[in-house]
Amino acid sequence: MRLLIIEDEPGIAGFLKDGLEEEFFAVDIAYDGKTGLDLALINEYDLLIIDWMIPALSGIEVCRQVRKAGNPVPILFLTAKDTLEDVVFGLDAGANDYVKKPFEFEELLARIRVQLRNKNKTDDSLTAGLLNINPATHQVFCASNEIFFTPKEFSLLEYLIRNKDRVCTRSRIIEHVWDIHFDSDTSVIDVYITFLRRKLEAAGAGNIIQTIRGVGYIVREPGTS
Amino acid sequence: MRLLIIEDEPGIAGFLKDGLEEEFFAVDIAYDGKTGLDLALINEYDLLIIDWMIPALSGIEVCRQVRKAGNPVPILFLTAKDTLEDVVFGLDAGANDYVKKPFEFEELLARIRVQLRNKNKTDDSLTAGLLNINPATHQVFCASNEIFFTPKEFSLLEYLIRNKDRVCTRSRIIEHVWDIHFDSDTSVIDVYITFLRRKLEAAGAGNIIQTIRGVGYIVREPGTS
DNA sequence: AGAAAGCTTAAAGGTTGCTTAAAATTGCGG
DNA sequence: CCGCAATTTTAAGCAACCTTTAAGCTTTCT
Repeated sequence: MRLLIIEDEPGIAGFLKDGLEEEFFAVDIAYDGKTGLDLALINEYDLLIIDWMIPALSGIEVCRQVRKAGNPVPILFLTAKDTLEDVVFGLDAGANDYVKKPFEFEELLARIRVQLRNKNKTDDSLTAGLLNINPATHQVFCASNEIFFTPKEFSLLEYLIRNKDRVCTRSRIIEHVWDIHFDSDTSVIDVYITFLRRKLEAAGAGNIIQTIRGVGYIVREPGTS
Repeated sequence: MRLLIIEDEPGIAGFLKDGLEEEFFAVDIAYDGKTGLDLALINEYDLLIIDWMIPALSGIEVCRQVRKAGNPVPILFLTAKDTLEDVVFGLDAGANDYVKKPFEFEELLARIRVQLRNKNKTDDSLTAGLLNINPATHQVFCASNEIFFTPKEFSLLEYLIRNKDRVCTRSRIIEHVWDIHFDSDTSVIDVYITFLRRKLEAAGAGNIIQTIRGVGYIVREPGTS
């Protein structure tokens, strides 16, 4: 999961980055609106966190531009202004939620989770067949037996299962799991797919990762034809 | 747009109903959790507005039950409690947003609009008869059965169906699908048309690709003369 | 009937993905 | 700060599959 924070105060930005990285998000920071907008348009983020008052281009304007470009990424506003007009204005400009400063980190986290949940339609905990995946604790169980995965392995498996029953293209995988945003001829994905399959097979989960040649991979929920 | 309000205080419920009907929503009211849950499961609402403290079944419990039934309808909580735990708890239970009482009607309305905005997004998949083609995921379904195509096969099928009800000449096909910009006497197209027809026939889609001798091919939408 | 166009099949060769091993990097404890 | 162990990445050989070619067969039109 990849987030972009657009916030000019280094203190707040750093605090957020540290906290969110502890929660296993990949976090980028932009210190002004223009840089932020460029990053948001070039890269594929899962969520944008934007401060209302930032230099170069206001938060609301960044929001509008992102929407104008047809990008449906969830946007969460941070704002010290708490008058009603501002809230309405922000939400109507295309924001999905807002948090008033000063905020508590836990609430921000909860609201981030809501936005990301909407993105990946799976509301419940992540499961696929016998597998049960807990993103909060980085644990994976196969019918009560725990399987141990390294961070990258886990990240790849999580991405595949969040997109269960949908094809994950190689370029999307490399973007979301490896944060690589240019074409490259690496074969890391192949290697990690092999790792995952080996561990899953050994744990009795079967081969749930299917290859779509020339495109990518898909994890299917058994029983879904 | 159809909304359900689950709220036990008739004053608030009535005020909301009137206000929302003025905004052209169709509004139902349930005065306790149990009735509300039944209504939510029986009918198809575009949004639920649920008070936290209601008789018979708590708001949070209604929320959980709705999600457990696999219903992804947006849920917006109304609550007087504004402690941090409650916010986190409510959002994690499957709610999409949260408004603290006393709230201003304008803000509620803005938040409702945000939730409903997602409803209007159109799926950009292509269809022809029973076929449904999703270019984003490279998947093809024939009435819920997935058909697998190789990259070139997919590309050709996509081109034909994007140009549904129009004749696709051989030279245009070779230009768009194969990137060949000079005349050539290859017979790849014939071969791939055979591949497509075989897979489509096997999946029960019938022979939807018609040959126009001397010109090219056409896919017709059934029912169009 | 003959010719032109399209269909089908099989086999060559090209590309992609899988696997393995080793090198590079990271993270942790001393 | 350094060394060791675990993780991640690179690279190469191999296998599987996809694409293309080409040849023979069928259909359609004159």
